[in-house]
Amino acid sequence: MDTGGSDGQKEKISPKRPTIYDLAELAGTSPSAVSSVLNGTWKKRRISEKLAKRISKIAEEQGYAVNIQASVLRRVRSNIIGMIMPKYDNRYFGAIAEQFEALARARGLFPVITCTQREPELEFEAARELVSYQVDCLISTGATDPDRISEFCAAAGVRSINLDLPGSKAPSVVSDNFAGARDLTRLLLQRFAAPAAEGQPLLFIGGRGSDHNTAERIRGFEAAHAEFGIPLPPENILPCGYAAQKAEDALDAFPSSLPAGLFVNSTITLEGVIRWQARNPSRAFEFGCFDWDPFAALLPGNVGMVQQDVAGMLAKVFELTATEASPDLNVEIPCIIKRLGGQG
Amino acid sequence: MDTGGSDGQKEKISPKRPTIYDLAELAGTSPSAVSSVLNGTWKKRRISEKLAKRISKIAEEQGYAVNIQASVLRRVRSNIIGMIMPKYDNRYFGAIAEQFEALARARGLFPVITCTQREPELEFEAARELVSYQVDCLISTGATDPDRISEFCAAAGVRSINLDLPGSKAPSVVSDNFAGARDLTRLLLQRFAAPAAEGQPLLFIGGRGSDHNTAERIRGFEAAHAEFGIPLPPENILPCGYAAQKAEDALDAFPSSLPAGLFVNSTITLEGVIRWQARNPSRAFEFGCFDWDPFAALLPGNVGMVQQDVAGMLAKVFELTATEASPDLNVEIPCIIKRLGGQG
DNA sequence: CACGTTTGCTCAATCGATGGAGCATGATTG
DNA sequence: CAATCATGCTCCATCGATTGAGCAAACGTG
Repeated sequence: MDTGGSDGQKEKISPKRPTIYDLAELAGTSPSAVSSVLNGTWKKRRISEKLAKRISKIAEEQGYAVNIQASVLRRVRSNIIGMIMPKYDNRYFGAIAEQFEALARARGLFPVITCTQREPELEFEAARELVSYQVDCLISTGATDPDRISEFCAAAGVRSINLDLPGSKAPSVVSDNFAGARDLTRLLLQRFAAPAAEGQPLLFIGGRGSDHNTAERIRGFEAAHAEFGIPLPPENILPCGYAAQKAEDALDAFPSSLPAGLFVNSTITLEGVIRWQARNPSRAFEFGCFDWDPFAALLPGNVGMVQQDVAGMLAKVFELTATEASPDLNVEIPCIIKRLGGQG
Repeated sequence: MDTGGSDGQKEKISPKRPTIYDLAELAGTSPSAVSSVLNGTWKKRRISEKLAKRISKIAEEQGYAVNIQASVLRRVRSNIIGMIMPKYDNRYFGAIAEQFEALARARGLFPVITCTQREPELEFEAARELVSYQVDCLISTGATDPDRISEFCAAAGVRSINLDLPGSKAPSVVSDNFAGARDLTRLLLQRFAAPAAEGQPLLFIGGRGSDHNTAERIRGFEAAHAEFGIPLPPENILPCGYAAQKAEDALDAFPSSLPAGLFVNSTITLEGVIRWQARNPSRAFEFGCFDWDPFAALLPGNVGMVQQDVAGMLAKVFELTATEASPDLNVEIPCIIKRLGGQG
């Protein structure tokens, strides 16, 4: 009864996705045989190569795709690895997302990333959701409250690892923020070692004083000033938040005249700084930035950028997923410092 | 017997996640009651408010999180929405990812994004994987072969939508590349309408000649030249690929002297152009770029950028997920043109 | 007080894949 | 030729949540 409009020749006309039961019927065999052929355990289960080939062919023809929900439900491990990430709007997080996916796939894991907008409640909800998805392991990137997530994961029997921001209830992998900030501050201070600006302190801008990374970077910033014997007044440290607008407002509100050198704590903060500079072209300054961006690297006045070693951090993270590491473990990965042209 | 190290008081000591069966036992009720309370159907199923509260309390105490695999397996719709995305390394794709997640969540859907590195095979594999995850709908962003994916989805009974690059087998939402490119070209040509450069054609660089968006942009580029009555030699169109290195190489190989104005087809191409410029400081030019980046907007010589209306495109995409749109539908969303300072 | 109706819950089949246990064959050995 | 073993499969319980069907008790009505 070819009443026209039949599509394809070998395809079943069924609108639903074929299951192993459908394939078993088509192949005149049992669902278990089909299952074992399609998941690669057929040799162990002593299925003949002949049958395996026949089943594979039919599966191909039917456009079969395993139902992962059913598969995961039955299996002990899900092979799903989850990551929560605050934002996608800069190169650092973009690189983490991309490389995380690639590394997970290379290990036969299915990566699921979810973006939490730096909102603590969304973060926790996302963690709960990923646990609902039966992730074998959850990576919390830049979480505001990593310990809450780690505790929840521990209770659910899910391994967790902190990335970028450390916590005390799960192993952590972070950049060596202290050394990176110290080196960048040194670079800036060297620029001003000679002429008029000699001995003047820099201005630190951006980030949250309460967050570990910002605190560490401030520590490095202070250490370099101490090395150079330059006194650092407390008002020169402005952890005004990450958003670009916050930085603009903070610079507007800065009481005295601006220092000749700025330590900018993130690329997003740098956006605000540069916008402020555009509004105040008379106030010349040079800057360095903790974080890397290819276009920001080309901005005039940029003396240097600190690039975090994403590949190194993720390699360590995946190493930790495979071992039973202590929650106290805190791995610090050195940053890469990019010396730039500055004024020239 | 407080032998130290016991954790919590009400928490079960069980290392496994509690199921509705565990909760039912603790509450002295049936799994069905627990299920209906936790998924919100308890009123319809005439469970008393008293029992509902008791169950909710116990679930809370036990840190219960539903097993989505089991839930989806049983349900007709999964409420999972998938997206494949070529890269995360620029603001455009970052914005798409972020807003896609936010919009999906706002609709009670679970978003899963996967990054395919512009590799056709990875793209198809990712699509198959997402179908395995029972996505209700799959969005292909910037796919090199969207029709292959659409066909696979159709066979699996999964709705699909193309974003950014159009296809013929599923409804598509793309930027109005022609108009955007024409407007940007006009902007550039106006810059050169007066002095020495008058009547000189621009150079188009970046993208793939085979891809729809690049073709449309070239069409807009040509249309603006025609409007201005400026002849455009074919060698002034260089769709050398997207990668930064390709652009550098193409500029190195450019036979005659470089035009005074460049139409750069993406921010990633612009990276190569700017690196080339740094190597060849004597060759001055101005440029416009199809795509937006906050730091690139601040580069000297940047005359204007075309920002794609991500919010507008995604709003349309979600509108389409809710309706049964024709595969021939091709929605074009106007771009936002950002006029910049240029040389000044 | 017999009979319908509402309330509040439980039973059990089901979704699709998995894998331990087991059952026919046919081949090998003493 | 019986006993043993390897080969090539199939059977079926299981994972956890969902939901139509159904049951008992309480309540209402003439």
